[in-house]
Amino acid sequence: MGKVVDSSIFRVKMFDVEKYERARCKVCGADFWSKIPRDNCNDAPCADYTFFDIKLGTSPLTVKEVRDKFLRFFNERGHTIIDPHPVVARWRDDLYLTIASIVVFQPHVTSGLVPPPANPLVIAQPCIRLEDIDSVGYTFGRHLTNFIMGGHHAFNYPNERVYFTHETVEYAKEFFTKEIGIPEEELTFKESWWEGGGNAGPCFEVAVGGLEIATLVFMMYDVTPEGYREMPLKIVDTGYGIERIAWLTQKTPTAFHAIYGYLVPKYHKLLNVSEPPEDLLKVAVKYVGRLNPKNPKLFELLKKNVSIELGMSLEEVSAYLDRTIKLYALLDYVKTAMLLLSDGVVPSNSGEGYLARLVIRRILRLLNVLGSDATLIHDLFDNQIKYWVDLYPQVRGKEAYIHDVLDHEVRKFNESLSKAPSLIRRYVVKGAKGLSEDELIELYDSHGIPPEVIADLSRELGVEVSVPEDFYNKLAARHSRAPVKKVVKSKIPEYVVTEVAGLPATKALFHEDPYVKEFTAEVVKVIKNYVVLDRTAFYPEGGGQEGDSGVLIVDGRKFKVVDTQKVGSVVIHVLEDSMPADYVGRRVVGVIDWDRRFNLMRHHTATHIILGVARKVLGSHVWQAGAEKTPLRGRLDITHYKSVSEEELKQIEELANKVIVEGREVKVHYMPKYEAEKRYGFVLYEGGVVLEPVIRVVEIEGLDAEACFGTHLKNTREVGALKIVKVERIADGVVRFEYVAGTQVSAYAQELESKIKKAEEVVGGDLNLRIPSLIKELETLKNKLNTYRKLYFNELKKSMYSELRSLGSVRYLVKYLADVEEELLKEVLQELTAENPDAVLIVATPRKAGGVNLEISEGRKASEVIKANELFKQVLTVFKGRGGGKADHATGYVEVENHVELIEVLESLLKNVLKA
RNA sequence: GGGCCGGUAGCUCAGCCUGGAAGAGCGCUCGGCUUGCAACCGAGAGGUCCCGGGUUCAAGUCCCGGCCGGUCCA
Repeated sequence: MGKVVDSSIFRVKMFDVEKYERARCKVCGADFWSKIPRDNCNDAPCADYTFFDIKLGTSPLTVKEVRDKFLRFFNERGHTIIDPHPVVARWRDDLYLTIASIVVFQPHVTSGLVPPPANPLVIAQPCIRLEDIDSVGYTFGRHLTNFIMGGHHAFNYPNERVYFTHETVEYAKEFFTKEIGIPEEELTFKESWWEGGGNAGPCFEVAVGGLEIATLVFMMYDVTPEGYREMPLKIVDTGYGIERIAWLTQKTPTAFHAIYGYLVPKYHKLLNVSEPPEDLLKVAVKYVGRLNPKNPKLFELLKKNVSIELGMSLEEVSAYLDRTIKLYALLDYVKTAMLLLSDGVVPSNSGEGYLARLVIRRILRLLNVLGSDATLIHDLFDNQIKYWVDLYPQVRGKEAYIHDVLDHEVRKFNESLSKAPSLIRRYVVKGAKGLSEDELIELYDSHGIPPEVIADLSRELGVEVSVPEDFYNKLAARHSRAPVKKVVKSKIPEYVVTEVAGLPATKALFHEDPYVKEFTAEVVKVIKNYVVLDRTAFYPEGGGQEGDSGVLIVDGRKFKVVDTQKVGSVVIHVLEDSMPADYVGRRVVGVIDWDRRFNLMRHHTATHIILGVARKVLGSHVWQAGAEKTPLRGRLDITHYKSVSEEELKQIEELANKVIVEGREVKVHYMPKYEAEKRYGFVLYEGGVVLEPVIRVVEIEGLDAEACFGTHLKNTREVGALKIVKVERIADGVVRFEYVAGTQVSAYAQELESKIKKAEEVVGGDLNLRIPSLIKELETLKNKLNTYRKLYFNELKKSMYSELRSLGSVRYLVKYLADVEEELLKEVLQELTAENPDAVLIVATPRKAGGVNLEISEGRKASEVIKANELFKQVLTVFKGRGGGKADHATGYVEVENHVELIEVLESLLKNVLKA
C-alpha cells in the first residue's frame, strides 16, 4: 500500500472562516496556507530569516516561560499535563532515544493496546535527535541535538472522538497569536508528510518569518514492511519547538543566546574564543535561513555577504564565525551529553552507550580544534548543570557520576589520540606521496582519529593532506545498509502457532501459586507432540527463564514434557513423543520437574537481588543489559563504565547474601501501567518492555521492582545462599556476573574441591606447599639441563669445526647426525657460519616420514660462491624431495635411506660447483 | 547487532603484502667514562610471535575457527 494523502484533509474549517489562501512555494513547490499572498512557503531554506523584524505582542520569553505558557494554554483547554519522560526511551526496544513527545506513547497507546494516561493531554518532553549533529552551530540554532518538544495529543478511537484537524489548527493559531503575540498574517501552514517511530501521517508545518515553530501531525498510518496501513486510531501528534519560540520572542542573534543566556559569554571566556560583534551576528543570521548544512559552499557565501555588508575583511569575518559556531555546537552537545548521562547512560562501544560516547567524543574533538585542553570539559559541564538543574531536575545528584564518566572518556580519547602519530607515520611511509581518501577514512573508521587531527599531524611529517568536503558521506557509504532486525525465531513450528492462535488463554497456575508441583487439567488441543491444556503449572519460557519440563499423565500413560513455550497467552507443552489426537477433552495430571524449576526460581530471584544490590553498590547508572537463568546458574549483564573492583565485588556478594539472610518478602502485584511507572520509574522494564495496561510487578522490598513474567520465591531466604563465580567485562561499559544459588552453591564448592583434590593427587600434597617446591625443582632442572646443553653445544661445535675441509675458497662439512635437537643444531650452525664466513655446512638428520631433513648453512663469503638454495636444487636433481631457501640458508627433505650415498653425492656436487 | 583495525621482548612498535635461522628504540642488569648526576661507550639478560586447526619440505608471515582489545556505524 502506498502513501495515501487525500489533500482534502488539509482543508480545515479555520482556513475558510479566516480567509486563508492556498498557494504553492516557488522554491520548494510545497503547497501552503497563508492569510496574505506569498511567493514562498515562509520556511527555511526557502525564505530568509525575517522574524527579527516582526513586531510581537509579547515581551521576550525564556525557554522555561514558553514551556509554562504552552502547558498552561492547553491545560486551560481541557488537556491533562503529563510529566516528561526520560530522554532515553527505556520503555521501547525499537528506539534508543526519545526523539519526539509521541514516542512516550508508542507503541502501547498508538497501537490501541493501552489507553493513554489522559485524553487529550499535553506534555513538554525533552528530546534528543542526533541525526543533525553535524549541522549544529552552522545554522545559528535552527538545528539542535536536544530540545523540548511541546506536544498536545488527542487519541481518537473508532467509537470515541476527541478532536482532529480542525481543532488542532485552531489551537495553533490561537496559541501563536494570543499567547505569543504573532500577527496572524505572519503565520503560514505548509502541507507536508511526517513519519517516525513506526507511524506516519499528513501534517502542517507552521512557520513565522522563515522559522518553523511547530508541526501538527495527523497520525493515521502504521509503517509496515509491506507499506502504509491505516490505523484504527487517529492521533493528533503536535510538536511545538519551545526553544525556537523563545528565540522568536527574544530576537537574539542566535537561538543559542536565547536558550543558554549567560552561558554564551561564559563559554567564550572559558574557551578563549572572541565574541563576534553583535552587528556581525545580526547581519549573518539573515542569511542563515538559506544555509544548507550539506553544502559548505553556502557558508562561504554567507561569510562573503557579511563581509561586504559590514565592510569587514573576509578573513576577520571567518576568524570570528569559524570558532564561534564551534562554541555554539559545544553548548548544545554538552547539554545533550548532560541529559544522557543524567538518565544513567553508560558510554560504551555498542548499544545506546555509543550514542553518549559519540556526543562526548564530538565535544573532545571540538575542544581539541579550539586549542583547549580536554580536561576543560569538566568546567563546561559544571556550568551547564548549574544553569539547567531547575528545568531538568533529573540532573540533580548526578554530578559525581557525570564527572567520573567524563574522566574515563577523556582518558580513553587521549589514549586513542596518543596512538595517532605512529599510526599516521605508518600510513604516510606506506603511501609515500600522502594519504589517500581511503586511508583517511580507514584511520577514522578503524582507529577513531578525526580527519582534522590527521591533517595536523601529517603536516608535521611534511605531508599535506586535504580532507574531502564530503568526508562523512563517504564514511557512511563504507558502512553498508543496516541489517534487517533479526526476527526472533519461535521454538514452535509455524503451523502449530497458527493452529493455536485462536485458543483461549491458558490459566496460569504457575502465577497463581508458583509452588504448585502437581495439578489436574483438561486437554484442549493436540498437534502431534504439542499439547495445550486449559490450565497449567508448567512455566513457559520467557523473561530469561527457561521453560519447565516434567510429565503429563493421561489414563496412567506418561508423556514426557521436554520444554514449555507460549504463543500469546496460550501455553504449549512440548512432548518427547506425540500424544494421540483423540485425547482432547481427557483429564490429565501434570507433574513438573520440581528440582529443576526450584533451581530456576532461586536463580531468577537471585538475579533480581544482584541487580538491586549492584545499583546500590555501583550507582543508579546500572541497568540490566541482558540476563539468563538456567537450573545450574544465573547470568546478569549490567551497564557499568569501569571494571568492578575486588572490593566492590565482595561488597555485592556480601550485601546479596545479607538480603537473603534477612528474609525479605518477594511481593507480586498487578498494577495499572501508569501507576507502576510513577511509583517505580522505568527501572521496571529492566527485563524487557511490557505492552499491557496492567503489568505484573515483582518487588523485593526496598531493593528492586521489575515488571516480570517469571516465577519467583516468596521470600529471599529461600535462595539459600549466593556465590558469584565469575565477573568479566564483555564489552566496554558492560559487566557480566555469573553466580550460583541454593544447592548449586554446594555443587559449585564440590566441583572446586574435586578439582583441587585431583590437582593435589597429581602434585602429591598440599597445593600451596607443593607448587612452590615444584617450581623450584623445575628451575634447578632447567639450570642443570642448560649446563649440559652448553657442554654438548660446545662439543658439537668443536667437532664440526675440526671436521671442516678446505676446498677452493671455502671450507666445507657434510655430516649425518642421528640424535640431535633441531634447535640446538640450528644454533651451532649459526654460530659456526657467523664465525667462519667461508664455511659451508651441510647436515642431514633423520626424518620421521622416511628419508632425511637436510639443512645447508653458509657463511657470508661462502654464500657468494655457492648459493645454498641453488645447491639444494641440484641435490633434488639426484634425489626426490622438496626444499628451498635463500643464499646462506636452505632447508628441506630428501628421499634417501643410504646416508653414505647422500654424503658422497653432496661432496661431489660441491666440488662440481666450485670447479665451475 | 554489524563493518573495519590490531594482538610479536617489561613498554612503544617494525617484520606479514611477496613463507626460508625472531628485530629496533626505550627500559632493565653488569662494566667503562665521571667528584656526582644526566649524557655517552661496551657487554648481557629478556619471546607460548593471543589460542586452536589447516596448507606447506618450511608459517610470526597464507587459509579457517575462536579469544581478547580498539574503533566506527546502527
